[in-house]
Amino acid sequence: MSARRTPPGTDKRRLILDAAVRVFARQGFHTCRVSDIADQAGVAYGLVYHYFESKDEMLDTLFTERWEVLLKEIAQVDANPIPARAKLEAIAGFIIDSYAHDPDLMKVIIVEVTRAANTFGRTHLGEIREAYSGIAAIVEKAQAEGSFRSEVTADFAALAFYGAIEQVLTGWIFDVIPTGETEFEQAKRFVVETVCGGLDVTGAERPSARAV
Amino acid sequence: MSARRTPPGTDKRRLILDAAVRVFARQGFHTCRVSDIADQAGVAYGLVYHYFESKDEMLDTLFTERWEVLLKEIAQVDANPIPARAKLEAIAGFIIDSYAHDPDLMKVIIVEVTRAANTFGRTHLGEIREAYSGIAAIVEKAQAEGSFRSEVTADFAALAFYGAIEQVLTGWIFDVIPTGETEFEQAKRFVVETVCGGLDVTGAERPSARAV
Amino acid sequence: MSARRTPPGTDKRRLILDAAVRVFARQGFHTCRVSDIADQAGVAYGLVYHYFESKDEMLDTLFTERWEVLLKEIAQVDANPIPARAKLEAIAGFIIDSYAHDPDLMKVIIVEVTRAANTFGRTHLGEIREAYSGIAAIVEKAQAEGSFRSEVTADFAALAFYGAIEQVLTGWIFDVIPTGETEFEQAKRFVVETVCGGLDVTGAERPSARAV
Amino acid sequence: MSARRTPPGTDKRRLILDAAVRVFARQGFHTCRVSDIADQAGVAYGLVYHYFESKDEMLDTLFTERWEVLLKEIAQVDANPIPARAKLEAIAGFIIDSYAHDPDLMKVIIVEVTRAANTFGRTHLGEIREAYSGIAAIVEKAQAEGSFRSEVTADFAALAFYGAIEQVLTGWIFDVIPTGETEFEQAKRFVVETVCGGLDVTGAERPSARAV
DNA sequence: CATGAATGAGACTTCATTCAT
DNA sequence: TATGAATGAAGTCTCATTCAT
Repeated sequence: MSARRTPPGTDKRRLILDAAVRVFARQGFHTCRVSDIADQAGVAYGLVYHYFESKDEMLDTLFTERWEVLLKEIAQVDANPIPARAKLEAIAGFIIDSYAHDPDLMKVIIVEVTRAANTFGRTHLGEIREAYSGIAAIVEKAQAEGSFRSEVTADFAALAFYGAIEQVLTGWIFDVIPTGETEFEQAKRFVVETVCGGLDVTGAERPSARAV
Repeated sequence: MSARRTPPGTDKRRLILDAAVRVFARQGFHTCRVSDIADQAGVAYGLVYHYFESKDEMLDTLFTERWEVLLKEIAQVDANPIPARAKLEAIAGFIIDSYAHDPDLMKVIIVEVTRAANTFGRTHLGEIREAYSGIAAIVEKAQAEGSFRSEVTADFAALAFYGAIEQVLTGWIFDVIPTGETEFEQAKRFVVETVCGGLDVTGAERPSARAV
Repeated sequence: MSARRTPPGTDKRRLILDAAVRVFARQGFHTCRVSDIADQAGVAYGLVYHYFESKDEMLDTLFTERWEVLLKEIAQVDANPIPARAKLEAIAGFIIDSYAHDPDLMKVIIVEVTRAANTFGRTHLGEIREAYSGIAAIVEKAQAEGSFRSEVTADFAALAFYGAIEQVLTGWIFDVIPTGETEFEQAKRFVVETVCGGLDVTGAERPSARAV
Repeated sequence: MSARRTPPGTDKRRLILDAAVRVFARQGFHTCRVSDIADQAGVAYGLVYHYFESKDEMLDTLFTERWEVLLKEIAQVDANPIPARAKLEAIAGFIIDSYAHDPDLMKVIIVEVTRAANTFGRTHLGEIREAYSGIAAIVEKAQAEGSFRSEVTADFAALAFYGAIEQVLTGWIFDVIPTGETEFEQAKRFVVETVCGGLDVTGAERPSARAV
C-alpha cells in the first residue's frame, strides 16, 4: 500500500488542460498547434494524445467543466429566497469573479465556444441554452410575483442580461475597457443597475416631472 | 456609352464577395476553403486571387464595408434633435434591420470579427471601438442633460446596450430564439425597453410599494 | 507607299525583350513573373504572349541573339593573321566589352543559360560547345605552329581560358570585385597574361636562377 | 550501450539530405518538388519538414557542409611549407577529387549556389569570398617571395584559377568533355599547368627565339 | 506512462497561359 | 495589335493524428 497522493494520471492531465487554457487564450483555438500545448505543459507531444482523443476534446472538456459550475450556481442562486434582482447580482458576480480568477479560461470559453456559431457553439448549444433558461426562470418568476415588469419577455430579458455581461468580459478581453479589481466590482453593480434599474430617469426622480 | 467588357450585372468582384458571405456564414472562416468560395461564386479558383490578395482580405473587406455604414448611421442618428432613447431605438433598429436584410453578412461580422479576440477582432479593434464611442457619446449627453441617470458610466452603458443587441442577434444565429419579422420588430422595442426602462418595477408602479 | 520606319511589331517586341533583360537580371528567370516583364515594358500582360510563345522563348531569344554575335566574333578573330595571344586578347576583350556595354544582358546569359546545367544550358549546349571549339581551334593551331606549348590539350586550354573570363564576369555580377572602366581594361590584360604568361616566374627572369 | 530508437544506419536526416543531392542534381533546385525528394529518400512527405524548415534549408545545409570542408582544406594547404604551385595543385586536386567522389553534390553546389547570382549565391557570398581570399593569400605570398610574377593581382589570379577549375567541372557536368579517372588526374595537372606555366612558350624554350 | 519520429491529407497561394473583346 | 480578366494546374508548407519503442 504505497502512498500515492494523486490518482494516477490526474496530474499530467490537469497540467495539459491548464496549458491548453493558456495557449488557446493566447493564440486562439484554430491558430494554435497541439505541439504548442505540449510545449507549454512541458510534456512530450504524444502524451497529449494519451489523455485526449483530439484537440477538440480538450476544448470540450474545458468548456463543460466550467459551464457545469455555472449551471449549478444559477440553480443554487435561484433556490435562495432572495429578490430577483439579488439573484441576478449573484449570477453576474459569479461570472465576473470567474473572469477575475482565471481570465484565460473565461476568454477561451467565451471566444472559442459561446460565440462560435459554426463549431463548438453548436456542439454545446444545449448547455448554453440551459444557462439562458435558468436566468429566464428567475425573471419569469419575478414577473409573475410583480417585482419585475412584464414589458419584455423573460427569455429576451435573460438574453439581454447575459449579453451585457459577456460584452463587458469581451471588453476586458479586447482591452477596450480597463481591467482591475475596482472595475470588476463596479461592473457587477453596473450590469444589474443597467438591466434592472434602466437608464431612464423614472417618474419619481425625473426633475421635470417634479416641476409639473 | 463606354465600351463594356463584361456583361451587365457581372461584377465578378462583388460576386465573389457575396459568395464569401454565404460560405463564411455556412462553414465559418477558418473551416471553409477558398475553393468553396470560388465554387459558390461559380468562378475559377484563381479569379478569387485576381481580386483579393488573400482569404483574409475578403473578410476584412466585408467587415469594413458594412461597419462603415454602421458608424455613419450612428453619427447621423446622434445628429438628430431627438431624445436619447429614440437615438438608441434608431441604432438598435438599424442593426436589427441589417440582420433582417442579410443575416449571413451580420453573422459573419459578429462571429468572425466582432467577437474574434485573437484574429480579426484585434485587426479591426479601432473600428469596433469607434462604434462603442459613438453610442457612449449619446448616453453621455443624455446624462449631462438629465434625461438618463448617471448611475452607470456612459462607456459601460454603451457596452451593455451593444452587448444586448449582439446577444439577440447571436440568439437568432444559433437558433436559440425564433426568427421572423415579428420577432425582429419586437426585439427592437425590447432591447431599448430593457436597457432604458429597466426590468425593475419603478416606485410609482410598484404595487407592494404602494401597499406599504 | 507610306513611310514606315520600323517594320510592324518590331518596336514592341524589342521593348519587351529589353524589359525581359532587366527583369531577368534583377530577379532571376525562375523568380520573376511574366507580369513583371510586362510592367517593366509598360505594355499589357497579354501582349507579351502576342510576341512570344512563352517565358522560355524570351530567354532563348536573348541568348541566341547575343551568342551568335560572339560566335561570329570568334570566327572573325581567328581569321585574322595575328598571333594566337592577340586572338585570345581580342576575344577576352570582346566579351568584357559586351559586359561593359550591357551588364544585365551578360548576367542573364551567363547566370541563366551558360551555367544552367539542367535547363537552358542543356538546350543551348550546341551553341556553347561551338564557342569552346572556336577558341580551342585557335589554341590548337598555335600549338601546331609552336607558339603555344602543348603541355595541355587545346580543348582544356579553351575551357580554362573561357572559365577564367566567365569567373571575372561573375565576380562583377556578384560584386566580389570592383567594377569600372579601369577594371574592365585591366581584366582584359590580366586574363590573357594569366593564361598565356602563367603565374610562374620563368627561368630567364627568375632572380635566384640568375644568381646561380 | 544507450537505447537506440532507430535501426543502425537509419539516420533519416542524412537520408533526406542525400536524396536531395540526387534530386537537385537531376532536376535542378527550382524544377524539383519536395515530394520528389521524399520519394527518392523513401520517406513520407511530412518527414522532410520534420528535419528541415524549408526546401531552401536543405540546399543551404548541403552547401555549407561541403564548403566548410573546402575552406578548411585551403587553410591547411596554405599552412604547409611547400611551394605555391604545390599548394594550388593540392587545392585543384581536392576540388576535383570532391567531384570524382560525388559529382552530384558538386554539381548542385556549383550550379545552384556558386553560380546563382540571384538566389543562393547571394546568401552564401561571404563563404564564397572566403575561398577566393584563401587562394589569393597563397598567390600574394608567392608574389612577395618572388616565386610568382606580379603581373596580375593576387585577387585576380585567384579568380582566374578558381574559374578555370569550376569551368572544367562544368564541362564534366554538361558532358562537354569526357569524364573518367584519367581525365580527373589529367585535369589536376592541366589546371595548374595552364595558370602557373602559362600557354606561351617561354623565351628559353621558344625555338624561334633561339633561332633569331 | 512517455516520447517524438513518422505519416499524409489538405489548404493557401502563385503564375504561366488562354481568350473574349 | 492590344488588353487584362479568367483559368486551373501545381507546389510549398502545415499540422492533427498515429505508432513503434
